[in-house]
Amino acid sequence: MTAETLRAQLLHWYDANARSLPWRTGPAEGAAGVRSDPYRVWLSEVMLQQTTVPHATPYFLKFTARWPTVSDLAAAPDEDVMAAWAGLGYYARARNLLACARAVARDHGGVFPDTEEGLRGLPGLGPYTAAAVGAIAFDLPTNVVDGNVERVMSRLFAVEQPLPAGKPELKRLAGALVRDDRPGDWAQALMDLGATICRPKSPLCDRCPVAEHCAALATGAPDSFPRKSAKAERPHRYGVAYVLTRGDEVALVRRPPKGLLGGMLALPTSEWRAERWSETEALAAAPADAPWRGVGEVEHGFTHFTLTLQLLRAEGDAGEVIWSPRRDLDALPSVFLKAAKAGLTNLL
DNA sequence: GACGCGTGGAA
DNA sequence: TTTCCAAGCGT
Repeated sequence: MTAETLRAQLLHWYDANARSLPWRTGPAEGAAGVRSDPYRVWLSEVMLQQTTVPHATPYFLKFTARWPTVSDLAAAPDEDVMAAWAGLGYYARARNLLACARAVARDHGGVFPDTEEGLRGLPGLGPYTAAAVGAIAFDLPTNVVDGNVERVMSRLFAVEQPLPAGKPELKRLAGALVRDDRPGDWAQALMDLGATICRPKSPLCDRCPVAEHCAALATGAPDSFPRKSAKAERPHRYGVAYVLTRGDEVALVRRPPKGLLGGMLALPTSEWRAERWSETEALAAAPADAPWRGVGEVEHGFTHFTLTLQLLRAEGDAGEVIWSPRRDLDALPSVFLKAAKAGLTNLL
């Protein structure tokens, strides 16, 4: 009984409170049989992996304006797509995005598969994204479980088992609420609830449409769910970044295709290690024989370590580099854009 | 199952 | 300032 009541209450809430987002078809259109473009749903879902709506939105608008269809994207050069993704982070997503677009164009006639299994077989589509595209674009009754849904389930049922070990149980609980009725809206309603009401911190329980079902609220400390295992602290690493200029141009390199910042343009750097670099060591690792001088340093936080880049600056020449005008530095990942700006500006 | 993989905004 | 984190995926 409570499951059907909960579903009706949440869907009713969604009909009145759904967020308006560039990639979303509203409930009214959905009711009229209008479904969202699978390409736009997929693109938005990939961009939103571990990424906030405000950060992803301008990228989504830029990509869809430049590449309106999956076939357009499939035909784009690698470097154009990587440059357009610069600043959004998790660059393996961009590599898989292109691989997926080309797979759809080559193996599926430019049309996204309309089954969860078919979607799951595409590069970059894991359990969440395949389920989300299936539900939102094709109205398939998939079990869409992201961080929002896990949080909502952990609170509704006051799940004591901490994450990440508790994920299977949370997924099971979510799956028990899926029906053939409005699966796309159901998935988005659950995620909107998590994003706007059932937030990680300071949940707005007094505005929650399903508060009467919430076991966590009944405990008096809903924000203590989901329980989480302690995580390891982030180590610190040091590297030297070399800002070599030739007039208005800056020397860049293309990073190896896999690993950290894989496939992206970058400043030449030394190895990154646990100890700070001495001036002698920094000069020995330089990409060119030039009149290097120290111009300070920048710090940047990655997911699993903090990096200090010691900056050396020189005017000169070098082989094996890509000369790029200063105005094109927005093709760099944030860490190198930050370092390049500091290196070009500092007059230490 | 654990780990590697970005970023910028909020508290 | 520091911490936490936001619609995960691949290995």
